[in-house]
Amino acid sequence: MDHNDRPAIDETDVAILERVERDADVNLADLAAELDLSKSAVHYRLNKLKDADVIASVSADVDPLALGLDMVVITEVSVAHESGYADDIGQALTEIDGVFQVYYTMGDVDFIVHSRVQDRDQMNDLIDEIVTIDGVNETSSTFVMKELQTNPKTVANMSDTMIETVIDGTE
Amino acid sequence: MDHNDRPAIDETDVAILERVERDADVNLADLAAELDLSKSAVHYRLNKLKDADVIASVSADVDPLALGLDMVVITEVSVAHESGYADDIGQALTEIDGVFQVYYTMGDVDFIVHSRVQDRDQMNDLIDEIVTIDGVNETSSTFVMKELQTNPKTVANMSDTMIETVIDGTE
DNA sequence: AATGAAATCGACCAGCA
DNA sequence: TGCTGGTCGATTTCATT
Repeated sequence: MDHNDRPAIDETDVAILERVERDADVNLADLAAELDLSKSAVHYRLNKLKDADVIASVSADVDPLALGLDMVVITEVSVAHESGYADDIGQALTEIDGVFQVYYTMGDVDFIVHSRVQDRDQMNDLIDEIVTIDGVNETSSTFVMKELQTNPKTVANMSDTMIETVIDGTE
Repeated sequence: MDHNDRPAIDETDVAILERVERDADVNLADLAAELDLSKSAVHYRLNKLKDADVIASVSADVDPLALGLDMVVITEVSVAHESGYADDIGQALTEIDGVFQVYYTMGDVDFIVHSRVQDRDQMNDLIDEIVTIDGVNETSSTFVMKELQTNPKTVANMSDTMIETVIDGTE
């Protein structure tokens, strides 16, 4: 084991991860053939990656647009600084329906909240809900005109350097 | 068919979507039992949802933290307004390694870029890459201290009202 | 949309490097 | 510890009603 507690990951693991995060429905045989490995070996590694929570879950990606969720709003939230309720406020933000991402940030703004709704009414309701939270001081919302990339695939967005760091750093 | 070209979705479809976006490894028998349906009916509906691209893909969710990607940066990008290269700039932003989300927004800022890196060096390199893009005027980066929710599950974040809108609006 | 049969796939095992 | 090949059982898949 190395200095940190991350599981050891090699090139083969990265190749498997890249493939299954792109399409988890791939059969073991095909995947094994692509990697010049046996089915069992791939199976073994997949289990290990799941046990180590490198693969957190396998999920169907539901297209928001197919459900009419074509409005994305970004809301900057500032809280009253004397109040030590930052944790509570963050929690309250994540629980609002429509909110899919909450960041706690350094800087003049405390939280950045991303949400997805179907129409202006829902947008107004959502922003109202945020303002109503106890301790919230000021909000500023921005409307997203176009999502150019909404691709939270982890491996696909990594550079070669990042991948090398993973392989070298956990061996 | 209704006024728009979205596929018709009913309560059962929503229940299926909610379940498979949470865990796509569930077997048909269990899912069918939960919904009081036959396996074939669930199978039929799943195929329909995939064909209609309501389910865009099934993917393994790779934990960024397991790969050392524990730094998230949000960068606001403003472009020179006389240049009509907004599309090109947006495209260039999505192609940068580490970038996982790009929004084109209304307001004083033109693009909002989210990226994930392993260390400060990579963060600096990434911001340099953004600044180097032809037409980019000004950038402002914010460091994320904590991700409270990074859960781009679509159905899980929807309110009852939103779900009703889907069901009523596409029947 | 349900049934039941056929094909396919993933899980597991013993043995080995 | 990680890999191989093969077998068994479960699951998906499909034709038919």
